[in-house]
Amino acid sequence: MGEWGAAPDALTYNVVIKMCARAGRKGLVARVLERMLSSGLAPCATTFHSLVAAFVGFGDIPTAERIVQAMREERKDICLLFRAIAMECDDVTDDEQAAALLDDIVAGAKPEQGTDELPLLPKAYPPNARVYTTLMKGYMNACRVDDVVAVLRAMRREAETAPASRPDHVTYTTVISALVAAGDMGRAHAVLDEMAAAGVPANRVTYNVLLNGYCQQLQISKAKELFEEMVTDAGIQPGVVTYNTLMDGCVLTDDSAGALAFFNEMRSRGIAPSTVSYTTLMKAFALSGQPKVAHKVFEEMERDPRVTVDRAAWNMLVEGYCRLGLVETAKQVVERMKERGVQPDVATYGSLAKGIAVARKPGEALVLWNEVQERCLEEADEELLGALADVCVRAAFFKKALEIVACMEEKGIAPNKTRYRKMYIEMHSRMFTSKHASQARQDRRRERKRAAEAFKFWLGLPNSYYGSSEWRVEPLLEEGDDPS
DNA sequence: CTAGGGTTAG
Repeated sequence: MGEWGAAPDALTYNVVIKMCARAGRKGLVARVLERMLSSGLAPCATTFHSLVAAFVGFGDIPTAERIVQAMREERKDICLLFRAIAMECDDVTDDEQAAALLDDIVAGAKPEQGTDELPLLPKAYPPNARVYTTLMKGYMNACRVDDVVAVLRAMRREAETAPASRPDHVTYTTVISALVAAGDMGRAHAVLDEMAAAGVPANRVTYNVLLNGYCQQLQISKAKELFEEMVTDAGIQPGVVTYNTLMDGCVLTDDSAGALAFFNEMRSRGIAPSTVSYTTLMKAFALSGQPKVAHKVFEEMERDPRVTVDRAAWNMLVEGYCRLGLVETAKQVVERMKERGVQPDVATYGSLAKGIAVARKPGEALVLWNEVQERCLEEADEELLGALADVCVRAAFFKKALEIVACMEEKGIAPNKTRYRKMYIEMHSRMFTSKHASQARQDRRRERKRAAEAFKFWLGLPNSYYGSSEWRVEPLLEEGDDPS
């Protein structure tokens, strides 16, 4: 920076902390403060907030807690702590160049061996509500609801002597989010009352979080009640997120008409629909078996200059057609999507897999499985792999089925063996000996039988279960060969 | 992505 005659200030370092955090460089984050102090700069409150946020972002709650605790003790020798943290961290980076750049920015903070005394802070930095709320977020991400609530209680207590610790509207909203995520709407709503009692006004986001909770719990009437209370009693204007949330709540209760009503109400209030609004409305029609209406929404979305059609919108279009087993139309959509430079992802392939299952086109599953292996095997999830495996088992493509379930098990996803056992046994009743078959066909059958035996072994069905009877699986296939 | 704790969709 010196090259341009601009000296870094505290804000610069705060940004550097964030950069290191985003690059996943734990150890480097821990060295920034030392570098900052040795260059004679005083950190600000946000510096420490950024440091705590960085470790919360890494999911390293114990370290975040250590920092907050040191702040509470008003320690000025906090560099000692950060050096210890830096020693514990082994930075691994894929991108050497980016790593070098960051190292260069934080340069001078390299572990200088046999070192001198560490710089002290010019003053203490006791934690404020932001710092505590960031720590709360860490607990929330780790599903530690009780700890989230405990921090709120501790903050209220501490605020009696340290006003900066007083929980504000964001703190309370975070607590409500954690309770909502845990499905505890009773306690979540009680926190809204607690806010009012504490004289901390709830805002639109607070209400959005609660509305979302009721919607997720399928308590749409409760959501509508709260919405009314929000607008009429609290005088808070709903926003686009509010409406998107309510629309999704309708979708979750199979009420596509309700979703459309909210969409129109939003527009009549002069609130511009967002990409999410359009996608959610598409979802309403896609899930209620009206892919053509969903497509109309998609086209309207394309015409609206305020929004951009994104992958989620394309995926919803694909999903609508796939639900009805209209695989050909769905594939055309995917082609157009690719032409527009939007690459399919696990969601796209998941929908296609489901569509293939509905349409009973097992041959398509093999093509799809190949594409998934090429393009997104890493991200493939239970829904996608499960649907593909189902299709293959149902079609007696045991070799492919084994490949897919092996892939699932590698990812730690448990395939539904119970269902496959049921399917297998049910199919066996349809497998008969075929007496008139060519040599080539008999050879192929032997091949398939081996695959079936392997699959049976994987299922844990006894080998003697069906004795040594010859049986055939051809009737389950298109005329011809086993593509697997 | 936009410095800075909280919300919606494959």
